[in-house]
Order: sequence, then structure tokens, then C-alpha cells
Amino acid sequence: MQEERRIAVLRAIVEDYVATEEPVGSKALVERHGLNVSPATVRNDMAALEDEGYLAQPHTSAGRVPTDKGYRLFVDRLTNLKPMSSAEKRAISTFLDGAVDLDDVVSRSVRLLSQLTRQVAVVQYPTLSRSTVRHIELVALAPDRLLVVLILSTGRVEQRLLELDAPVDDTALADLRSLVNGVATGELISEAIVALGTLAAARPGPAAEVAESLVEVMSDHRSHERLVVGGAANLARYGDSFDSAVRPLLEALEEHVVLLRLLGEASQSGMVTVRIGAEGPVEELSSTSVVTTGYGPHDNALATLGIVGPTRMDYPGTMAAVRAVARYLSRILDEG
Amino acid sequence: MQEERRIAVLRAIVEDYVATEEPVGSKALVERHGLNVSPATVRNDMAALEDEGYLAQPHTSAGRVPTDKGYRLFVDRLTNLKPMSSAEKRAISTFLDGAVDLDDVVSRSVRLLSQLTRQVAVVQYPTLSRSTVRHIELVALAPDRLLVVLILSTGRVEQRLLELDAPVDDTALADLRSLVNGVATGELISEAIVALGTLAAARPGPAAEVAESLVEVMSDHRSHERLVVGGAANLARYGDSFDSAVRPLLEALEEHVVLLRLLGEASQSGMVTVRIGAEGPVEELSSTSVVTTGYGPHDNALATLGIVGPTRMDYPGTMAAVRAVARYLSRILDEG
DNA sequence: CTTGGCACTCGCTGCGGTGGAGTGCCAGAG
DNA sequence: CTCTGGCACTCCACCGCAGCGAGTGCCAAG
Repeated sequence: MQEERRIAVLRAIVEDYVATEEPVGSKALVERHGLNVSPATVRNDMAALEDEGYLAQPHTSAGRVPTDKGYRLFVDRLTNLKPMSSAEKRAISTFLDGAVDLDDVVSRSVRLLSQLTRQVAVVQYPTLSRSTVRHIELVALAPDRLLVVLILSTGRVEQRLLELDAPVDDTALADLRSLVNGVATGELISEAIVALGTLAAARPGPAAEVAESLVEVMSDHRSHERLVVGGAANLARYGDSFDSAVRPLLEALEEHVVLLRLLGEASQSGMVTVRIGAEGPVEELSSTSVVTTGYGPHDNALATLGIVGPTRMDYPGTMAAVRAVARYLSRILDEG
Repeated sequence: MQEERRIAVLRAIVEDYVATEEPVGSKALVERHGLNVSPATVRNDMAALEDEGYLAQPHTSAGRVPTDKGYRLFVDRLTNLKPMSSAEKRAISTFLDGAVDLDDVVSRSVRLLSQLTRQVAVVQYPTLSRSTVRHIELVALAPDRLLVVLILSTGRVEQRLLELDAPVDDTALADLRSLVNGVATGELISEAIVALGTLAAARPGPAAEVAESLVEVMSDHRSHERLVVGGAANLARYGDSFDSAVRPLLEALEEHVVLLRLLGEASQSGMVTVRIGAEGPVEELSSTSVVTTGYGPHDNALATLGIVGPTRMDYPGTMAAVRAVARYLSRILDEG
């Protein structure tokens, strides 16, 4: 079956190229991998793969290099990911088990992920939109200044200062507190926003002010979608193609809005998504790949995590690492 | 006065080298700057400056390059910083005035500073240790689970979950709340820690637990000294000397502990501190300079901000930008 | 102390030649 | 129809070499 062998050749080329960073030729291929055919045969296959757009040569009479389409096929045909070694598994648990709060969990995850994959890691905070309101607290800093504190089921805490039009006394504050809690506690964020909106319309005065402030906090895009980036030092391994590749990437990493779009569509937990080169939505990052997956308690993905790296990367290993961290993280959120 | 001219020569070399990134020779020097002497004279001065360690040549028969010691002298002899253009001044105010809370102020400052200097900017959060306790709030998530919220005079809010040994009811909670607030509100963090410590010793039970938790939050190093980094994309301008210079720098930027040591000793607000090359405490960063200054309300420095960049940088401009941002930031904290 | 002159150093650039890895194609064998 | 060995060909990467030019150090004169 020559079709099957071609896939094997492609796989071998991808593996070699990822390992050596150099165009790979027919002779070296048959030697390093146990292909029981001659170099000439492999050459024919390579020519065919090139015609179909899976390979490219930097210049005539050089070895072949996978194209984005080639990586795509390689990833799609990937049957089983490189399993985590027991050392790696141990590293994951010792790394994450010591975390004390949500911030800590997230920042540890970023470090872990960037170390495991030796790439730039990105972890999004569990999104508000699918979590529920655990409690709302109002703290009087002055008679007409409130601190509005929103506590979510994920352990996330958001707060905001609110200047009231008129001062309120302690009993009025207690009433307010139980009012907004009665309306919002236990609800999904999306539902709480609606409920507080109607409350604001129905009860003008301080209640409306507080409710509006809460709605603002809940729908505030910035706090909605916070994320943490780590492992930028791994970019130093790019070496060549520096200004063209690293600079836009570094810029994108600081533009969290862009990053969020990058993580954007990655779906349910369990499924690892790979975006190769120009498949992504950010044109400056057309020479990088993004490996992401969703995570969250009870297998519904509250947020996304993943890595960004060169298209020439160890996909099986990276995908396995991303999946493993996401699973462990989900488990932790389950417990907390 | 030949001594004076030597300083002028050094200054001219530094300026040219910073601008061109290339070793500068005697002829180009007299042309570009209005030195009314011949190249030969300059050559003599350069040889003298090299003997004294202020200059170096990459190789025989190349131009001269300033040494760290040369930059040091240049900076010390700096009488007046490059004034901010009115456009820059406008940029600063429009950039910072829209900020809504402390997080926002800090992150905007980082962006601003990195854009003004085209270097990597670092801004430390106003330190807890010199700020005071504005309010403490206890929120019952469950009968035996409290959320302890600490609000500081800087607007900073810290929170922590606390599992109690025994459940407390609402009235007991109110008592606890007024107890800890009575002891700590209005105090400096350092004093509040002491007061809460004695409270914990005197009143075992839930009060002690709450007090200990608060002490922990207050002395927690991690929350103590948070900082934000921005403008890493500017590292792309390093171009050459890549792996040797950028990689350790990127690593240091993620190691906030290291960065804090770097900002460390920078003193009162108003004074801009410059650490050149190996003068700093981090040996991996011996080819970079750090320009920092303190900032905070009422001219006492709560925290430090600054930039990290190559020793070959525009010191007058950078120092002016750092000072300008720090002043503006201090003013904002004054008002808030 | 400054200046012009002069010999010298040495990195940078462009050039041709060579070696070798790799290819494409073809004819023959299974 | 597929695989294989052979062969001619193509280029890139590497090397050594020469010429150029910017820059220096030193010296003797103003």
C-alpha cells in the first residue's frame, strides 16, 4: 500500500525536521527510520507529497521541509499522543498541589506548562460567564463610598469602588446587601446580570446604583477575560528568523485582547485543538502554531489554556502536556 | 582646559554610539559635533580616556566604545535631563488620567513607560508596608468558612479564604469584625501586624484564627511586592547578541523575585537611580542597565518603577521619562 | 599642547573554486 | 504497476585570497 507509506514518510520527515531543524533528505530518512525501502522510492514519495502540497524544498537540491498543510495532516493522523513519563506526572502533581488560591493555581499552571513544553504558555482565568455568584458583599468605606465585592463559585473575587449620590446608614446598607444577594446569589452570571438590571430599573436610588455597579463588574470585558502568560524566555530558542517572528509574537503576548482571540474558539475540555500557521486569526502570527484546550470543573470548559510556539514543534509531546495540565487543573477546580 | 574637553569627547562618543550602535572614530566625531580641534587631538584624548578605563576598542584599528565606567561618568556628569516634549507631556496625562482603579493605573503606567522609553518597563505596586489599613471585612461563605478582605489606604484589596475550626453565627461574626477593625483600622501595616499578633495571643478561638490569617496576608511576601512588567517586545531591538543577552533578561523578567531585588534599593522619590551593567545585583544582567526611581503620594516612596535596557541606551531621555511618569503617578496617588 | 603626516593594523566585502548532499529521471527487475 | 540502482546535474555552504578603507599610534614641527 503506497498511500500508507507516504503517510509514514511524511511522519518521519516531520519528526526529523522537528528534531534537527534542518531540511531532511531521502538517504538520511531511510537510515534513521526503519523504512524497508530504498532512498529512490522515498524520493518518489517525497516528490508526490510535494506535488500535493505537504512538503516544500527551500531550494532545488536541498532536503524537504513540511508545509503547514503537511503538519496539519501529521496532526490529524496522530493516533496517540506521547504519554507523560511518570517523572512528568509527578512534576505536575507536586507543582500544582501546593497552590493556595486561584491566582496561585493559575500562575503555577502557566509555569508548569511552559516548562513541560518549553514554549510560551497562556492560561485564561476561569470565565465569569459560566460561573455563578456565591456572594455579594458591600463594605462602607465612608457614608457615601461603598466597596462592592463580588465572590464567584470559581473562587474569583472582583471588587469595585462606588461613590453613592447620597449617603446610606448601616441599616440601609444591610437591607441593600440582602436585597442584591437575594436577587443574584446562586445565579449564573448571565442571569444575575438580567436580574440586577430589572432591579435597578424597579428601585431607583442607592439600590439601583449598587445593582448597576455590579452589572458593570460582571460584564466588564477586562475582568471577564484575564489571562496569564509565561515562559517567554523560551522564545530565545528561535535563534534565527528573529525580528520577523519573535517581535510580533512578543507584541501579541502583551496585547491580551489579541491573545484572547487566539484562544477564542477552543472548545470543550478533553479535546485538544491545534491551529497551525495561518489557520489562526492573527496574521502576524502566521509562522506560529497554537495548541489549546478547554478546562474547568465537571468537564464543562470555563476557560482555555494552551501554548504558542513555532509551527516546527513537537506536536505529540506538546498536545499531551497541554491535555495533562488541563485535566489536572480541572480536577483541582472540581475539588475547590 | 584639556580635562574639560576630554569629558566633552566622552560625552560625544556616548551620544554617537548610542545613536549609531557602531564604534565611533576620531574623524566622524569632530565632524558631527562642533569640536574645534583636529582629529589627532581627539585621538590623544581618546587614548587617555582608554587608559583610564572609560573607553574600549572592540579590536585594534576600530573606533572606540564606552565602557560601563564611561557610561557611569557620563551619567554622573549629566547636568540636565532631556526635557519632555509637550507632545510627550500630553501623552502622559491622557494616558494616565482615564484610569479607573489601582490595577488600571499601574498597568497603564507600565505601557506608557515602555512606549516612552522603548525599553522594558517595570512598575512595582505601592508597597503594603508603608500604607495603612482602611478597613477589614469578614464575609461568611458558610458557617465555618470566612472570606477575609483587607482594604488598604492605597486602594489595594487583598483577600483570603479561611476555614474556621468551629462555625460562628452572624452576631459573633459582627463582633469579630468590629474587634479586628478596632485594633487595626487606621494603623500602618507594620503596626497592625503587631496589634493583631497580640490580639491572637490574648483571645484564642475564632478571633485568633482571623487575626492570624490577617497577619499572614499582611506579611505575605508574594502579595507584598507585586509588580507588573511590560514592553518586552522592545527586546526585539537587541538584534545581535541575542542568546547571550535577551534570554537571561527574559528569564529574569518572569522571576519577579529577581526583579524586586533589582528595583530594591532605589530610594526616595525625585531621585532617579541608574545602575549600569555589573553594578547591579544580578550577574546575568551584567550587560543591561536599570533606571529606577521611587514614587508615592506626598513624596515618600511607597514603591519603585523603572526600566531595564541595554547599557547602550539614551540615558538623558530615559531618565527624564522615568522621572516624569513617577511624578505623574505620585500626583494621581495623592489625589486618590 | 596641538596639529598634520605617515605607516600600519585589521575587519569587511566580493570573488572564484571546490566539495558534498540531495535531487530527478531512466531503465531494468520483480 | 511498483520498486530499485545508477547517473548526471544542481546548488548551497565553505574556504582562501586580495583589495579597500576606516581608524589608530607615533613623531616631528608649529
